[in-house]
Amino acid sequence: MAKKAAATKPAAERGAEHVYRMLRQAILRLELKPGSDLDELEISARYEVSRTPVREALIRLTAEGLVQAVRGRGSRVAAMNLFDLRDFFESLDLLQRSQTTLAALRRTPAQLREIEAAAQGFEQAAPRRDVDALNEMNFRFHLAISEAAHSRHLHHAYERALIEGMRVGHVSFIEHDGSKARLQHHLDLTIADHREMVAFIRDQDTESAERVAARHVELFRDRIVATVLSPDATRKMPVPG
Amino acid sequence: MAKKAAATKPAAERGAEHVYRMLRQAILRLELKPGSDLDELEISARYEVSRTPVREALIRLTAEGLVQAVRGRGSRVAAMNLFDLRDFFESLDLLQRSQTTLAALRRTPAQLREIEAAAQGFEQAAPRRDVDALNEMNFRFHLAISEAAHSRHLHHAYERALIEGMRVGHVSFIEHDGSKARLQHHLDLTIADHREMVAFIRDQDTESAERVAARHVELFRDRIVATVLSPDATRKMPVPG
DNA sequence: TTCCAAGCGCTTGTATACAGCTGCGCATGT
DNA sequence: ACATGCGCAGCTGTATACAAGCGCTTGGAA
Repeated sequence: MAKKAAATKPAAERGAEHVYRMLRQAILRLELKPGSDLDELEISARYEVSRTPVREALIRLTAEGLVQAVRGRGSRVAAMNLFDLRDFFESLDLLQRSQTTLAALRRTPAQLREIEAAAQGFEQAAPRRDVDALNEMNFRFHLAISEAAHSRHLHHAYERALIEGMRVGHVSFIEHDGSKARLQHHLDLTIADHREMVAFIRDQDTESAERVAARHVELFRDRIVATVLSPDATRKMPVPG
Repeated sequence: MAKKAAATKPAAERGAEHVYRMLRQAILRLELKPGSDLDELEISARYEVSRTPVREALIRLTAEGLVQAVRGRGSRVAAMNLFDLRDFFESLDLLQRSQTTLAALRRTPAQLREIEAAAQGFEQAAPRRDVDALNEMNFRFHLAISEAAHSRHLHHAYERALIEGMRVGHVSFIEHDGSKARLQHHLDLTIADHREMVAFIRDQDTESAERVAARHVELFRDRIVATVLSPDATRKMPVPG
């Protein structure tokens, strides 16, 4: 007998795990803004569970760095300040180069297929220009590469960097929203990089894989710099006087 | 008025935080053996708290990789298998070289003093041959260096690697227990490395700092290899027949 | 003898009640 | 007018009660 109807959800979709996933997604999509307060009661009401699973989710998110807890005064979404950007890109560069290189060295045929599938997923999401889907697929692509590197410690660190990268990436995607042409250009460059990575990982060309991995981080960095430091709209406004 | 006597402990020494620290310490010292079960009730009885703070501690430790949770069947101390050793040293090498180099580049005078103090602490613990203290001081030394690198993401990854290193290191220290001469030799080499690191970080000699950092990992690796693969005691036993 | 299954007990997962802390505001006194 | 302290409200931190899942054991049948 297959679970009594849809009365009770599949267990993984219920309780602490569910709250954790929903909160995490909301944080990564910037629906919950960096620095905003997280009220346990409010969250437990929203997801129709008690405070216990909510607390478990918050503790996990805190340990992962997405949430900051203040003793006796609850939790808030981890802030995103500009000072962290430098070391974010620094870490991403080191880890992405390492993991992509190791993936080229050690990937199994099955892992190569996973990587190719993730790359496909990204390319299929591109025409829709769905920001959330693109971020998610990009994340999966690089995570698939990282898994092929067979380095659990670096994998974990890289995963954290990629997660933070989703928040950073969101900012630029949102900004790009107005200029479809420039967004499309970036997507084209990104897809080209991804294809090269897949090819070099397939051919086990470690040096070329590392080179593209590094260039790919630069592409990301350039996009952020262009977005954050782009001439703002007020520049064209005439001022009185 | 200063807190009503010692009736109530200093808040940080009580509840979830306390349980977390005690469990963590016990795991790192291998007092709780890798793979052993962690019964929530038993732990709550031992530290005289309810299950709630125990669960919080376990969730945090799980997120940090020191504990593994099986859905519906509780938690156990994370296993230490030989397959993880390769990627452990791989990660440690990459991260230690990175962080030590960056520390040489960016350390402030105050951070240099912290590093020197930690190095001193290690040297003072050496004559006592106190395994736990040595592990702890070694951890603090490298963590102080990492903080001086001003790279929060890499710092977190390196901290995880160092924590795992404490467990790995314990194995070799315990094994060395019988042979004081060899332990002393290793301590001498370790202290020499530490002194060089401090000097190069002080002089902001990044290349030399990286070189010593790499050599220091090799020293550690050699010690583990020598311990784990050392000719075992049964080799000398006569067999019947 | 072996395999299956239902019941039982132990452990985890969740809800809820309660206690304690924190920060704010108001009142009171200087 | 400003400082200080008391009280209150709201939240977090902890304890406890309750529900549900899993494995083990025991009984029965092939």
